[in-house]
Amino acid sequence: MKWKQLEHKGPYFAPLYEPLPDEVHFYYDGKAMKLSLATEEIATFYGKMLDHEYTTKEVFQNNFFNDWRKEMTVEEKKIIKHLDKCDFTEIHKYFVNKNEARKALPKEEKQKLKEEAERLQEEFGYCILDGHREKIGNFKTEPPGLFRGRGDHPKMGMLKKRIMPEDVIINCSKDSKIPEPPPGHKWKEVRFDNTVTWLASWTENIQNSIKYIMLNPSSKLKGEKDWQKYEVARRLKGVVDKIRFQYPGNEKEEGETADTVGCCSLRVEHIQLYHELDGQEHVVEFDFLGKDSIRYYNKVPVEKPVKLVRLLELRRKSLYVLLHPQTYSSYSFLRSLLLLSGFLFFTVFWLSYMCLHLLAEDNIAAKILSYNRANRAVAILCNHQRATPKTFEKSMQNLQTKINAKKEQLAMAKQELKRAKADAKVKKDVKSESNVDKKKKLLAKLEEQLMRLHTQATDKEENKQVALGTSKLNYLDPRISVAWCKKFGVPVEKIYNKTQREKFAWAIDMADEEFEF
DNA sequence: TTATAAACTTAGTACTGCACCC
DNA sequence: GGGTGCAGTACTAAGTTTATAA
Repeated sequence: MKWKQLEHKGPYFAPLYEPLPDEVHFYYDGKAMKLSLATEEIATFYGKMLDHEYTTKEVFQNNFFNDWRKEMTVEEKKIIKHLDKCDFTEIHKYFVNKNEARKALPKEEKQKLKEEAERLQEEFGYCILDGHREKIGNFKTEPPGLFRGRGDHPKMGMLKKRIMPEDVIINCSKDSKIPEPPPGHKWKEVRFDNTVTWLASWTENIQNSIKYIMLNPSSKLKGEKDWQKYEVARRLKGVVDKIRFQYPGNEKEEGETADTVGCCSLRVEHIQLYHELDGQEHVVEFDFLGKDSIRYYNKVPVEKPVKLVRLLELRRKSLYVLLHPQTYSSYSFLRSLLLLSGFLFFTVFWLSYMCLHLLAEDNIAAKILSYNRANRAVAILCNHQRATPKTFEKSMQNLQTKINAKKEQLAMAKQELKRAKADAKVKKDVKSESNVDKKKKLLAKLEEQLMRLHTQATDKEENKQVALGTSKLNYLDPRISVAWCKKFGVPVEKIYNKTQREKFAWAIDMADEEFEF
């Protein structure tokens, strides 16, 4: 049982399609063509994305065109036969302008929009769960559009259909005020299932999977689950030395998703063995696409020569592991390990443990820097990558300019100090002595500032392609961070922003400086 | 016991809005 | 007061785990 009482307003539906003004045209084969409403709407999905890389990909184009044609009227279908004869540029321009116009709106208008959004959040964004008002994570249905699968996704560009109340299942408690569907509509179903945590759900048409409306991470329900997770990890720490392997993951349907792999769906082609590489002996090279089609590349030297061994029938799935020759026959050993959730063990435990050590080892002076370093080490270990920010080069240059300016200042300050010293030597009076002091202080200040800028630059460079958020939010036991803050007198606000503090309220409440993972 | 569906967590990217600068 | 850079937030895809059906 996940709750006793659950009351909410149901999802907020994406706004209906607004037809294009008459002066915005779609052209086929050079001729303006008025499209039916449904066809036009889908055309705008493509038009909006015209400057996106997606629209240059063949798979995207084909999927889009196929799905688009399915929604066309018979007449439209007769005419529109090739995507390359479609001209969406006016549509594209229209939306670019619209966007700019919105940005340029006067203050009062923007304020009005903001208030409207807040009103929506108030009305639909909260529910009552067991007497507490809790924030909902996603209270809006996903708007229609073109599917943006990541990596080499075979379904990219397919039409993601509009969700109607008739698609939505509502979950709430029987005796609560049951949400009203929008006027003229009804829900697909209303159910009263307190063994699950979701408030509403619908089936999306791309992968045929279910989407849910669920609570915000700040809620008690999610917080307790999170806590539980770390407690499991914590209990596993005593057996760390005995465990070395992941258990088999899930299989993926070929052609339905991008070809990505994990620890156990890894194929022979992803591993290269070298007797010697870059001056090191016995090197194993990994190269594959993981979750979100993020590339994992690593070269790992091992103590002894290894062989690729196929482990038969481990939960009926082939699993390739690297084993030292002595351990070829130890299937039963492996099997016993597979009872554990390898995921929990591997990630949460190991990362929390690692973070703890890194945090404890560093000196107090560079407290926050040290925290961020530990965070980064974990993120790198997990291969949490991000695209280099678009403004990276520029902001790096800006920083370099600042550094150069500071260097000049520093050089000048050195000169001045020299002069002041010479001056004091001649005059030997109080005034010139204090001048020397002043110049010394200035120099010290500038040196410190320069150092800070250098650190900043290093930090930035090292963070270029590293996404810190995921490990911070999902893998590092927040109680470790909280305890660390308390121990070293760092305000929690320095490491967790408002949202993060809300999510980790349980940990902030629970952990004192004595907490040990 | 195993296949499949449902439920729930983790993940990167796009957008938003605010602090800061000139 | 207008632009800009970036932290924070919204969004939703892509995983893993759990429940259920066969």
